[in-house]
Amino acid sequence: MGDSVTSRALALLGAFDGENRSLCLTELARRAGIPLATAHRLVGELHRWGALAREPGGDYVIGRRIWQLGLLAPVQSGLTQAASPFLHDLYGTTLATVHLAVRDGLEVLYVERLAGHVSVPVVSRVGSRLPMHATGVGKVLLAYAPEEVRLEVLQNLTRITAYTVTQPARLLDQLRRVRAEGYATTGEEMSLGACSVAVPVRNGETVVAALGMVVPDLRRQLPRLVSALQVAAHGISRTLAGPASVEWK
Amino acid sequence: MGDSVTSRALALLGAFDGENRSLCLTELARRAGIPLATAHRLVGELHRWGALAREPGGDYVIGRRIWQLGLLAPVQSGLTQAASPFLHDLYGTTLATVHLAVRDGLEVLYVERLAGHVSVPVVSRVGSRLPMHATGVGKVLLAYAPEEVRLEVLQNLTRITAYTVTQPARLLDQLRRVRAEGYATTGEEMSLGACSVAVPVRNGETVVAALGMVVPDLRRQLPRLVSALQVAAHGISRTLAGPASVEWK
DNA sequence: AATCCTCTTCCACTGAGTGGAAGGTGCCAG
DNA sequence: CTGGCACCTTCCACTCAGTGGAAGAGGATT
Repeated sequence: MGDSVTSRALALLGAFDGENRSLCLTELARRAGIPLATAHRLVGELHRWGALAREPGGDYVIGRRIWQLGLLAPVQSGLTQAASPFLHDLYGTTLATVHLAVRDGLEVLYVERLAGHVSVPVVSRVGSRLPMHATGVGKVLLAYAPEEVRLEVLQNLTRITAYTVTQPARLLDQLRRVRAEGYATTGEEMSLGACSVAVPVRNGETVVAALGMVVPDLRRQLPRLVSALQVAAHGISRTLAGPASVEWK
Repeated sequence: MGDSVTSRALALLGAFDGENRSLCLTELARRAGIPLATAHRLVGELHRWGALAREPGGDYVIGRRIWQLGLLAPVQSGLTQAASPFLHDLYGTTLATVHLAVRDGLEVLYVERLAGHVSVPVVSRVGSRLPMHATGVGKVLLAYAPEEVRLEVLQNLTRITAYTVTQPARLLDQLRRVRAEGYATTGEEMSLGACSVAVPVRNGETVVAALGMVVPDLRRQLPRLVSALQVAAHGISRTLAGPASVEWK
């Protein structure tokens, strides 16, 4: 089961990550734990189909076909499309780095991100995952997550900066406040010099995503940012619930 | 060779497309041409790995893992990231639908797209393909494509609207002009009521993409649009060639 | 020219993958 | 309530697709 043909082929694809976007055959085989000769054949098939492409140097990279498939994923097609114009508006009015994220298991998965030419040190990248307890969007998603998820996350509050909240009781208290006030904040809990605000995005009753923003400092403008975020979040919710999601012919 | 385990698994993934973003097992098996029992097992593996996800109804959709992989593809990671801020600027100054596209075989592949809330009838979608001879970005990419590609495309100029250029000689003449003047235009050749302008995006010497724009009419503002496009295209080129592409920590 | 690296091809062996058939579930119509 | 239909799941004996060690080709470095 850990080494059926299929799972091996998938393991080869899984060998790629943010730090390793292009790999040679040997490396690919090593990372996937597959004999070279076997990897050679499988990689060949993946390449022929378009799941992998070759770079000038001969190294393999993820192919366009996978990229195209990815665009069909629900995260992409539903949520992102609905959110896109609102994110732009939001960016236009605030010029801060703007984020859309969903919960994936016990982590935050960044689905969309809009940043200017220069910006605050931001760790996230579209498609990357971060711990929930140290990010604005994470706190929002955690606040509305099922009880069991919350408990499990509280078990393991790893420290990231000096300001990361690592006491379960304190985080729990913050989450209560998030539900009461409708937004979450962080102050240098993920990376120094970066604060964030975030609000939930709903589809009907359920919270399906979080919309957040990273700024160098938020004392001054907090109310303004929160209301901008909430306007955008409502807009997205309305689009999601809206008339069968606008279909592009 | 058309039915190794691997190619069957890939065929299952390939069963999804823009019109069929969620499919039930039976349908999936039928489309991939695989016996139900076999499809059941393969789909199970794909699902366990995260390549497929299940919707509330039980139907399958492309999973987040594939989406994440797609983000690692070179189209996405290099080009799109470099282009993103310039596309926003461009959209901000012109408020027209803006496109970034590359050539994939004999077609145009739309890589990025920025549209306002309301817009001209535009056919493209990110990840979709269109014929090269009837789109602005297509003409640009065709003008700089290898000779053999150009010849093959010229063989088959399918008519789409009444204005589509279908005479090889005439298109060839337009392509010459594209190379001379540095931009391409279309007038309702793909869909009525939509005109477009496009310019090449270079990485060093070679044209790697095209940047385009769709507007209802371009007589008036052509020079302004072309120069806005060229500014953006130069910006992208500079970023691409730039200091080892800005790495996000 | 010797060493080391990665890639490619080959082929005899064998167990992983196959798929028809049977059974389960849930829905709708008569 | 009952039969029919459409979809999903499980089973298991057969066999052919997949395996991977080994050997050879290409290319870079010393």
